[in-house]
Amino acid sequence: MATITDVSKRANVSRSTVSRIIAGNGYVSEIARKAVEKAIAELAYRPNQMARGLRSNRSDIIGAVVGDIAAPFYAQMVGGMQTSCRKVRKHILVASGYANAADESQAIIELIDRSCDGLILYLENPVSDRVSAIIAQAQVPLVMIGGSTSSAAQGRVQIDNFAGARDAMRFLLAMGHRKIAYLSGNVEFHDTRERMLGIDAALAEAGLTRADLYLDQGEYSEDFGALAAIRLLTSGHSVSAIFAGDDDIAAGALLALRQRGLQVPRDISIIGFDDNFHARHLTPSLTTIRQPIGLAGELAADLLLAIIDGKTPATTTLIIPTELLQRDSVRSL
Amino acid sequence: MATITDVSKRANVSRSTVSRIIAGNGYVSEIARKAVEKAIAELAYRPNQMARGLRSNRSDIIGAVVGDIAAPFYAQMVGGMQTSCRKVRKHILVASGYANAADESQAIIELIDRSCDGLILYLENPVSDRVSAIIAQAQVPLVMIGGSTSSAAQGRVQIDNFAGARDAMRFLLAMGHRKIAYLSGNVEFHDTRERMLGIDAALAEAGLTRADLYLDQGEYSEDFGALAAIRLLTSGHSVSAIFAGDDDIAAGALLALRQRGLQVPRDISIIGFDDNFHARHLTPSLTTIRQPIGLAGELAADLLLAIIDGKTPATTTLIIPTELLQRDSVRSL
DNA sequence: GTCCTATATGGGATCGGTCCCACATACGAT
DNA sequence: ATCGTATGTGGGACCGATCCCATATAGGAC
Repeated sequence: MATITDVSKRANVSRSTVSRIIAGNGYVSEIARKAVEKAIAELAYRPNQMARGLRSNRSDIIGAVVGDIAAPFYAQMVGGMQTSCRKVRKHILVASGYANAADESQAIIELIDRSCDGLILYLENPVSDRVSAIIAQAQVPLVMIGGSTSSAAQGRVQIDNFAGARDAMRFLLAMGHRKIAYLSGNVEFHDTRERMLGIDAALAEAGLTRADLYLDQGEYSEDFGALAAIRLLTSGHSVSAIFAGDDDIAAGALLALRQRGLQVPRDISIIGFDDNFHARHLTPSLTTIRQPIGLAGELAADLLLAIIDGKTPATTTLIIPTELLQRDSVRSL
Repeated sequence: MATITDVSKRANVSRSTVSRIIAGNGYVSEIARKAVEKAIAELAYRPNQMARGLRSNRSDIIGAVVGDIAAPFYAQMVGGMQTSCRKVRKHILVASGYANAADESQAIIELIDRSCDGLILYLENPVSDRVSAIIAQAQVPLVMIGGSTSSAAQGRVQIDNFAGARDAMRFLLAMGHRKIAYLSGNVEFHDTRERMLGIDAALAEAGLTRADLYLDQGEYSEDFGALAAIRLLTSGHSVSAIFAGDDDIAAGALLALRQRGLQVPRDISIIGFDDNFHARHLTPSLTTIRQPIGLAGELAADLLLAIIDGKTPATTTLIIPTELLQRDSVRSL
């Protein structure tokens, strides 16, 4: 590969001049510019980004830690980040945290080691003191998506889980449902806790309390949805609607109910949360709360880029609204 | 951030000694090792990867170009790559090619600029001569997934589209179907062409030809599936089974047929291709050909890593078998 | 005692850029 | 004539590692 020295020799100027022309700053004569541009084209010269990064301490790489890049949810988020980053020619180094503290810490540290200009984190666990210290020492700008927070974060992007869950519950109540089951995902997740508060709020508005709710807690998976649905049926409780912690739980519940001969929404209504890829393909198509995941990724990246450029005061928090998607799985009583 | 010089001073040794200890090669006394390890711990020293990369010409970063990281298909593939890479502590820099030649070329070049140790490409367009030259000049190891090839590729991983399509067709034929529609995705894609050949092979085995097939060509999307299904119904042709180019097309066709009052598989059978995230959630659940996407990504990464280490002869090609998943959308005549 | 080898360590060039500073020239204002 | 400012260019230190080479010491073989 040709180096900047090769270019400078071919154009009969100094390395400084070539550097100035590439960077587009400082004074440069037209003659020199033309000569250098010609040399660059002839040699097919491309600057070595490692050398540049070493000296200027900028890599034009943004590090992202998400749960698991293979999962559509996170993929959409990373896709959003990429949409923002490509405009400014930055790239994304992705690492997965696999929802456990060790991998998450590891991922953060390795991304910092690679001189990322900034980090976007979606974690399931709190950032340990050790990792916080490393982040602080490296002075790397940090934006966190979702619930888990860190004092090191200079920006936050959050989906409005509270309002989303409240709206879902309000909707069921407005449709006349009073006996409602909530099949909750992992209670240790911050998002889950916020949703619970939203449910409380909607219940309170209707003069109800959490005691009026059939509550089952497990994890965000189809298997739990199916299990919980069966548990609900055998419990003897009669509910007219199910609020599933997410669309996976909803899908699992839907299938289990159908297998037991129940029809949705005739016998029981279901509302989900996420609007993931299959929500629309279920039968009946799933009424759910849409989380704009891609948008969250995009805004997180925009925010991070602004912070890196010093354009945005740190500790900005963005709350992204959710949207109720009425489809066919909830009926009016 | 502490540098290697800081460590060497604190441990009263030279930078060379510290470097040797970190790299784990050369002679080092126990005393020196202990002192250095102590200093590293106390300073929370982490080597600067840019400096290391500049000097040693290794970044421990693998570049990946896929269609669109936001799409589950590609996300799974990247997830597979990550599974392989994390074992050897390499990271993945992802770029999306958005199925157009300009973005694909751009992505490849930018990844090379970032000194990736190797590249894994899933492209929809042939690699241009200009880009091929850049790849050759940079001498970066290259593995290509899928159909589009490049003389620069030192390894290939391919899904067996031929056998997959042949098996799907064989299955329909074995179930007694003779009047079959094939709703093809983008004909310009290499995968699409291979599938067509597989279909031809299966037809030939049954003493049929392509003329016995109802053929419609469009793109890999639900919209096309719906459109093609309607077109099929209004065409006057009567078919007993549809082979959809992928599960998206199948989903679109399924919904359109149902809206027209047809029942699947009673009135018409459907088989898809991919086994994407919603195939299982359709009603009826979709019989389809599973492509092990994640595995493809994993094997591509393994192959690339082996090539980088010089352990594998170049121009290795891996063909990954597909699998017929019998679910509920195809019935026997 | 001499030579060889294994062990241990440090010095310094090097990777390919960036960027500060010194210096040169031209030109208008005083 | 002197000064200041805008314009243009080159030299060389520097970023933080790696790694080759020189050097030193110890111990064993002869």
